[in-house]
Parts: sequence; C-alpha cells; structure tokens
Amino acid sequence: MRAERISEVTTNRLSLYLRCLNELALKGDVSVSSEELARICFLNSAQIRKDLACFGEFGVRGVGYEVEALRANLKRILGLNRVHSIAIAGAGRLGSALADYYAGGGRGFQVKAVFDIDETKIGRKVGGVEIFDVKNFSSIVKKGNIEVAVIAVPAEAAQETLEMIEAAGIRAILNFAPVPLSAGENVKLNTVDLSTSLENLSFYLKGNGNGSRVHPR
Amino acid sequence: MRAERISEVTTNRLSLYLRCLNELALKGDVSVSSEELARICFLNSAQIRKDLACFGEFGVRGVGYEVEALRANLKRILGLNRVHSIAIAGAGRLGSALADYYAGGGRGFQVKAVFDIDETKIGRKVGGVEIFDVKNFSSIVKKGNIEVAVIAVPAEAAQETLEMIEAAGIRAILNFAPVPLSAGENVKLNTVDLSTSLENLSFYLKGNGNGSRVHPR
DNA sequence: AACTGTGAAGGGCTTCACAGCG
DNA sequence: CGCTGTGAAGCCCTTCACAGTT
Repeated sequence: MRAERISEVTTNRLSLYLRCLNELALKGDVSVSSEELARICFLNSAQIRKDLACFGEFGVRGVGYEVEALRANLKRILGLNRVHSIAIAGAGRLGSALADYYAGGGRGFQVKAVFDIDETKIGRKVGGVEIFDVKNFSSIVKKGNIEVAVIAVPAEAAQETLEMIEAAGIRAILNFAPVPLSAGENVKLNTVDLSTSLENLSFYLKGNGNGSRVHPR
Repeated sequence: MRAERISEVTTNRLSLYLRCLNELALKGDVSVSSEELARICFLNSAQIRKDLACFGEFGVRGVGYEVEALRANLKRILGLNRVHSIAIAGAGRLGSALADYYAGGGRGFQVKAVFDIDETKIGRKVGGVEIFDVKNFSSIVKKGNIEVAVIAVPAEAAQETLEMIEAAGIRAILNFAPVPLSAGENVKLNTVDLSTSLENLSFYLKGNGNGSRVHPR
C-alpha cells in the first residue's frame, strides 16, 4: 500500500504498537497476530494491519507478525534507532519533571539542556542536567546537536519562545503552553494541553457525557 | 442545531475558545466575530459557528458574539462555573508538578490530595497539598468530594490504580501512564501520552514529515 | 486452515456556500 | 450590508469482508 502521507493518528498508533511489542518480547513471545495485538491495544485488527501496510509487508499470512522483526521495523520507521537530544525551555515544575524523566536517555530521548530566564536557577541542575541562561539557547543547541525542543514556559512567553526555538534551527517542538501558537512551514509543533484535557473531564461530569470512553471494558 | 452527541474534538475546541475569549475580555473587547476568533485560534470560522451551534444560538447576525455572554455560556457548558476537586495518584516528579500547578484552585481545578505508596513521602506536602497513603484513597476521596483523579504512577501500576480509582466512585480520570488501559462503562478516561508525542516528533524528523503542522503560518 | 493485505462501504468531521436575519 | 446558522459537499479515518498467500 505505502500511502504517500501518513497521518498523525497512524504514527501515534505505531508508538503504541511498539510499546506493546516490547512487552510481548519481554514475555518471550515470538510472533503475534493482528487480532491478538488488537486485543492488547483495544483496537480493531484491520486498523493495525492497515497501519502497518503503509510501510511494507511485515506479516506472514497464516501466521502473523514476528515480534522482534516488527519491533525493529517500527523503531526504524519512527526514527527511534538512535537517541534524540532535547532542550527544554522553562525550568519550572513541569520542565524540571520532564528533565528528570528523560535525563538518562534510556527512553530514546535525552535532555541535554534546560533553559530559564530566572538568574537564581541558572547554573543549577535538574535530573543531572544543567540549567542555562536562555540567552545562550541557540549556541548551546547548535553545540549539542539538539533536534527537539520542549516549551514549558508560561503562556505569555510561549510565542516568543517558539520563535527563538525556530530561529535556532529546531524543527520538532513539543508545547505545553495552553495557547494557540503559530509555527513556520517546516516545523512540527505538537501541543499537549492539560487544561483542555481536564476541562473535557469537567464537561463529561456535567452530564453531557457517557461520551467517548477510550477503551470500553 | 443542538446535536445529540458532542464529540471530544468539539469540547476541546470549546476550551480553546473560552481561553481566547478570556484574553479578549482582558483586552476590553466587547464583541467578536467568528472570523476574528478563527484567526486567533488558527481555525476555520465555520468550524467555530458549528461548534457553538451545538449548544444554542449565541450570536447576533450582522454583529458577532458578545464576549462576556459567550464566555459565561462556555463556562456553563463546560461545567467550569464551579471548582472541581482533584486527587493525584503518584507523588513522583509529574504528580508533584501537577499538584503544584493546580494547588491554588485558581484554574478551575483544585488538587485536594496526592497519594503514594512510598512511606518516606507520605505525610509530606507538595504545593501545599498533603501526600497520603494510597491505602486511604477511597475514604479521602469520599470525604473530600473529589470527582477527578489523575494517574501519575509508573506504567506497571497504572491498571490497578485505575481500578482503585473507579472503585472509589470517580468517573473522570486523566491518565499519564503510557499503556492501554481498560475503563468501565460510565468512566471517562483521557490519556496524555508524552512518549507518543515525542516519538511522533522523531518520525517527523526522520523525513516522512512536513506532516501536519498545527497552525501553518 | 489461518491470518495478512486491501478494495469498498460506512461514518464522522471539516469546509464550502448561501439562506436567513438583524 | 454583515455576520450568523446550516444543508450539502468533500475529505479523511475506521471498519467490514474477502481475496490472496503460506
């Protein structure tokens, strides 16, 4: 099949498949059918086959998918066969939590530097990573071959932070600020909006729900 | 129009509209057209009109929407005209960051209690909120009229934590654990998956991208 | 016999285009 | 005249159902 454009919902599911395959590998399973994987992921098996078919023919008819081979393929497809370096803008609670979580590099991403404007924070460390003055953002990003940036600054500062990140040549950005941001042509901006997620729960509680549960039991 | 079932993408956009209206109110704007709001949100104006039309006729033809009135309506629709109490399961970096951020209750949500199994943490405070023994989850939730729970525990413990939360009668849950979870019939489970978001960036960098930017400039 | 890969159907969300109204 | 509210079209994603393969 090999579709021309892969949608984001598809790549997000690939991440999920990879994680489930890691579990299966740990359990010692050698092969898995789309039906079984679908049960684990709470998805339709055709969905899984279609997603995988975008990238090649990984399965064996009558048998299923070889766990190790599919795992390796998904890693390659997602670009996870090497560690990516991250810079975090904002050394507040959230930025620090992320720095801590991704400090080791064991999760495929390694935080190389955290940035802040607060002089009392600069020079300290979070999760073993140094906090730098945001003025040095560009030079440190370039020196460290950093490819991914996280926006963990207050909403008011988010747009200018984004522009600084883009100016430093970074093209992949994860944003936690709850504001609409405008990114350039060749930049991928993913926003994680906790307030929206919570407000969505509030709406559900208000009664309009029994809405869309993720994985009905 | 008043659709029977409101989709999650719609309610998520309502959150966004509300936030933008707050900004407009702060600026002192009295009314706003769907076109103008669309520009601010980087959306199509028909989208906005359709979303709002699900809940009533809030606009004035030829004029637009009155900022204050629409703000009040959106708050009511989203159930944000009162503060919701939250319990956080897991007093790690993430749980603590969230407790800190939502401690005051000024954002429409108030963290009332944080829970952990680690005895060295129990009794301490994060963001002014006490960390309790997870054994007391149900009783504290009931005593505190807590309606929303956050899962901020390691992946391995997520499913059992979810079941504990459900057993305590909570029906609205925000999950940060990167595993497929199975929730009951009348429970709303929203998952925020940071690893998937990052892996999606990795895929983009791999070259398959120029994919879907959120807000092309 | 079992399971993958896929054309076709189905369903939902977004955008267009314009009727309707202030 | 200007902007909302909305039927219809368009597009995309998911699911079905089965042909194809080992």
